[in-house]
Amino acid sequence: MARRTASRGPVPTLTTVAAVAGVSPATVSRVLNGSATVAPELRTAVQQAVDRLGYVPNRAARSLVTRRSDSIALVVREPIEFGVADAYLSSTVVAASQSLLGTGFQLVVMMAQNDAEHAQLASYVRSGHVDGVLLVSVHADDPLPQQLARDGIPTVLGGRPHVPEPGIAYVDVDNVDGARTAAHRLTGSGRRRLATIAGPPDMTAAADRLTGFRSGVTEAGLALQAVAVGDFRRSTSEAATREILAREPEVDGIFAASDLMAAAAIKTLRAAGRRVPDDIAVIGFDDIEMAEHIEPPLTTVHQPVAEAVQAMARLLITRIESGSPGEPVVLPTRLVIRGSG
Amino acid sequence: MARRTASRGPVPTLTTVAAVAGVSPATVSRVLNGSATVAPELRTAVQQAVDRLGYVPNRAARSLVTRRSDSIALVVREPIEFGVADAYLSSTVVAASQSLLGTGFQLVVMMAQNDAEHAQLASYVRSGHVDGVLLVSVHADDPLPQQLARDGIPTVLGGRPHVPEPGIAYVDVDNVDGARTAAHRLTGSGRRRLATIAGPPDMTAAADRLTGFRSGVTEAGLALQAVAVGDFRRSTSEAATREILAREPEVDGIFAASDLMAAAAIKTLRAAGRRVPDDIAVIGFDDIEMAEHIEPPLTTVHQPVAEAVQAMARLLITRIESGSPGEPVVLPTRLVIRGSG
DNA sequence: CACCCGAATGAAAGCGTTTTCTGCGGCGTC
DNA sequence: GACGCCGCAGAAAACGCTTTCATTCGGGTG
Repeated sequence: MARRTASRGPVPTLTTVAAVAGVSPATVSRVLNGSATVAPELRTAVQQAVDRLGYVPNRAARSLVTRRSDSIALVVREPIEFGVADAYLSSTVVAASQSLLGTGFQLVVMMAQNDAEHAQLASYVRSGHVDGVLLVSVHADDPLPQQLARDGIPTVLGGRPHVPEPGIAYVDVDNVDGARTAAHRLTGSGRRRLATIAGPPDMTAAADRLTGFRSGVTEAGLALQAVAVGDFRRSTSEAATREILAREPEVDGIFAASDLMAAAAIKTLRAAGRRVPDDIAVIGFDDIEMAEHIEPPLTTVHQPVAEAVQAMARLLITRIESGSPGEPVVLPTRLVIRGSG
Repeated sequence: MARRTASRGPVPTLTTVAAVAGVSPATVSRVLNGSATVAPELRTAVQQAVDRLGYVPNRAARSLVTRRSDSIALVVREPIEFGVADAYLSSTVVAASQSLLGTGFQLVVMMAQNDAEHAQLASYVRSGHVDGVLLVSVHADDPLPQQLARDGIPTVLGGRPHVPEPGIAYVDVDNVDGARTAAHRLTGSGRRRLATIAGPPDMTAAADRLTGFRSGVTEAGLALQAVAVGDFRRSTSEAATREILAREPEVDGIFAASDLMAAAAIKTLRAAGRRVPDDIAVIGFDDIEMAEHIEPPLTTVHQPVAEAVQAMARLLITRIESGSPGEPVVLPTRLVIRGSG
């Protein structure tokens, strides 16, 4: 019921609180930080003073001495076209913010577009301004993970890195298994001439999906007829689809490594006079919100983005607070069967 | 070419730099902050020392004395179901992060789900931990804007507030005009029995869209047949649509105050045996990415989210740096005609 | 030629915390 | 009944930076 919102006057400081409570600043600090060695009556006196003054500790001053910022960075190493919200990255941001609620950590979101910005971002993050880093969408040639590891900045990667860095934990989804399941779905429903639109080969998720799909196809005693390469986004998928049609006109099943690419593929196939799924089945990967709403609704491999980000946050916080590196986490994927395949 | 990434040893401090450059810490500080009163040769000496050591100023120490955090908060006062990325809020986050690139400000993202979290968030933001606040998705009963104004925290609202607070600038899109245009589109294509699925009445965007639609209908000499109320999200829209069908079975045109609601309405209409747009035209609002991909593609009022957030950021930074309150900004909307109406 | 003023630099204070260190008082132990 | 601990609270230093203040030059002016 201490509804006295210190409306006016200078912002109260720890010393103010100490004076009001009749104790030393040190004691106030101890109470605030939960030290056990303070007498109950002093403790409540301090609490009351804090409430009455509406005191909030100065973060900068605290950071200066503790050498912790109580904030973690969500770093997105991926150019995002301005104005176009990439569904995957967007839900990552939302999930990250949710995961940090109540942990006492701030979420600082950083995205870089060009090299200069990347450099700036790297320097910022490496210089200890954040207690840890959640790093998503890492390409093969990205030096940041290694740099962070060398600098001793706790880091958790979203997605398996190309070369596993001992100090860096990661959270991944089971891309191989998901793609394999997609292959089984296609072969199981009688499709025989299969192709795939792969993602950028410098991302492990793309490579894993290709691997998984290929092995699923092989397990069914078939051969993968065509592989076209896209970049996970919509734009490149149209050309990739046409390339597949040209190389393998008889194709009756396509696995696209992302929903965005799958959606574009369906559009392209229809424009080319093919019916989906009657003539050609299409399966995507990600299960973004849109998947449910396109025509036909997209059969796709569901990726637990929110859970993955949550796991990343947990891993990172453990790492920050205990120092233990932590084990990689791989979350299961699952096939969501809708209309397209 | 100063590729010497101070790999080991203690983190250099301003004093270290001063020693290396052979000047006083004060001079280093002056150089770093661009003070004019320092001799060119000392300036370059300092620059070289900074480069060589890979020195990065300690933000906390600087904040402590300047009383600025160089960070701004993006506050989202809206419960978001975990795991479901609301497209509008997501692109807001992305756009905000982009807008702040290169401005020297950090983006701190804060979302609160329940009352306790809201209180925590308010206390955090009000206690001067950020230099300014971008506040989106504000309901009528939200006390935060007034509190921030009283506390003197620079704030820019996304969306027109219910009661215009003199100290608080806002950026809005022209909801009234957009909805009116939607009405004209419907009446112009011969629809005569019109209904709308409105948004939550405690948000001005929803109220404005209802006002605009109603006046557009009236201008065409017609009367609005039915108003059902949703909450901008998908879930409530199905019931709202059924309510409209029950109240006005002859309805031939529906304006939904959000794309999410429009999409659900289309699904519900089809399930009820109505053809869209043949029997009933449906127009949405927002133009989220999904709009393009549902069946039929959604005719909708485009809302320039990224531009709006950009304008908010600009306004806020001006406010922070110059102190001038700034004028509200209202961005135009435009009708995007696709298949649904 | 002396004086004064201004420009440029260094010295030092201070921002609000945490944390070590010191001191004090009460308890248990012999 | 005296001594030594131990637990608790306060004093004070330190964190890394900015900024006022003081100092020292050099140069222009009376």
